Amino acid sequence: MKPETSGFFEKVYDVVRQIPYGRVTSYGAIAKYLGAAKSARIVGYAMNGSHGKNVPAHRVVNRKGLLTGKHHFEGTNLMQQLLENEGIEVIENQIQNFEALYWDPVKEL
DNA sequence: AGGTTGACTTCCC
DNA sequence: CGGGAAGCCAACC
Repeated sequence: MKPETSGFFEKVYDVVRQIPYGRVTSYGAIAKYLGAAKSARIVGYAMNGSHGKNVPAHRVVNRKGLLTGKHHFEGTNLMQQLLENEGIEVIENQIQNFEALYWDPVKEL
């Protein structure tokens, strides 16, 4: 295996893959875990390349638990369906009980 | 080599 | 308390 693109993207993918089942996290948390807390947007940008990868991008939401990136998925509610499939309740693109489902890589890892 | 974008975050009014 | 604007860093063109 060889480094594909810049390491940042791969790192983001790696962290997202480590998200436990039925849990969610935020872009800022991942960015912070990578040492770039201010690069939250970069994490979202990295998810742009998550297509075709083994990255559960649907488990990554913004700081408010809102499915901001759901618009980037194929369907309109595909992201929500995936989350509900894991037992996460999502209403109006808003994850219910988000605080309880929140998974912080810096804290958990 | 430089400028723009972006699935965010946070401060300010 | 609510909305708006700026900031941030890395990748892409």
